[in-house]
Amino acid sequence: MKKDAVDRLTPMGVMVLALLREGDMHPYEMVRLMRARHDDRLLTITNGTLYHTVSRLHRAGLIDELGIDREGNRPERTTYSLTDAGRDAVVTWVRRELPRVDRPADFRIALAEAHNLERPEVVDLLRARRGALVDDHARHRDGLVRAREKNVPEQVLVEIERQEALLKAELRWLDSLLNRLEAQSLPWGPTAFQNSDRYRAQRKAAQQ
Amino acid sequence: MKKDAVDRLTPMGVMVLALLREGDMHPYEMVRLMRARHDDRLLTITNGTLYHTVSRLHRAGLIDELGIDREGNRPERTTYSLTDAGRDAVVTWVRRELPRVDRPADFRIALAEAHNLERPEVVDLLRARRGALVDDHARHRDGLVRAREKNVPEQVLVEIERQEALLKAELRWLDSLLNRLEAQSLPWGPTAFQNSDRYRAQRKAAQQ
DNA sequence: GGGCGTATAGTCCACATGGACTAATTGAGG
DNA sequence: CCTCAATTAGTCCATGTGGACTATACGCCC
Repeated sequence: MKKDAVDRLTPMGVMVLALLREGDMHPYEMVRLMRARHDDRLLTITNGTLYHTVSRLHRAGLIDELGIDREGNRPERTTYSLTDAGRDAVVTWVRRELPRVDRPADFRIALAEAHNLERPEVVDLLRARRGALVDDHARHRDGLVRAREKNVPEQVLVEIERQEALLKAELRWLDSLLNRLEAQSLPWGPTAFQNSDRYRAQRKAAQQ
Repeated sequence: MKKDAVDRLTPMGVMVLALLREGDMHPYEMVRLMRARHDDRLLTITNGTLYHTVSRLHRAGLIDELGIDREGNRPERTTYSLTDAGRDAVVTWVRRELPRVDRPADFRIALAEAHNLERPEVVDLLRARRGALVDDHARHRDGLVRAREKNVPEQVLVEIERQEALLKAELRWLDSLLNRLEAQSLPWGPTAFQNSDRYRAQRKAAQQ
């Protein structure tokens, strides 16, 4: 059972695919867009990783090379576009990562790209996450209880107590998000996103 | 200005150094101890990374090779011990990472190893962190405000709202921890930790 | 007592990361 | 009008990561 392309997707890979859903792009434009959108809150943006990632996605057949063009004596720009497999890969990855409670870093990416899925599916996935969070919380609680019974020094448990506090906060946030999603008070979905004039304007500004 | 050993420390490197503060050990015993203590909550424990990390620490002069011994026809075991530089490196690293609000993963390690520092210093470092968290929170808030002014679609802001919720929760947790530390209601410090019979017992069980 | 799974202790390698580097071009200041 | 900094677009390489693999020994079940 060979690991398929989606399993090998790194956070940067997902971001690249997600960007290409907005239109064909060359790598440098991706960097500018990500910087403009402060995506460096979610992952570290470095040339090395980006260009390497793009070439991996290409080898995996998730993106196509549209053509190399150059202006004057500037370095060449290779423009890429999504393949069908690439378009699927993003949503498959988000479907897998959105309910997971390990890998907090990946979840942030998945959440940021969750607008690529339709509302009902996101609601389902987040409900699954809610369940996982509750389980995790239960495990934490009796992990703490048993640790105290065994006289594990309290200083070691401090990190676990923090984790529990954050977990509770996430549960509260998640419930409020689910409410807004189900009440339709929050616009959602790929089309709503693509139609946002803000994003169209930002992309135009990022091209020259 | 060459990057020194502390800058190159990875989370796994810090864990290894911290373990060696409890006594000399061979790598495999480290794995067992970390597994027994559920340190895989903090980082992924794999043989490849561990052994590579140990040899890096050795090259950097942070640990010494005590000797290779073997029993019967079993694989050899190389036992390591901390050098003075290595002992310093842990606390230097914790001092640097404890106040930082970027790199959440590193912070969890730093917090888990903060008992290697004395109480007053930890209080200072966590106060600094508190300040950084407050700043971060302020930046988040007006980042959100300006994004809404610019009509950035609400679905994109969901991740930022989550981050803000977690940040508030961390602030509350941190305040309660600081209280307990200052009220001396929480035992603290390297000696308190080393004297814990729970930990001595666990180490003994991990040896054979 | 023969086989089979797991524990012991570690090596090896493919791939991912991120910092350093290149090289031309535009813009802004004195 | 000349220079210096920043921008544009991308390459290269040292280091780090984690999964796969090796090989012996012990336990235990039938």
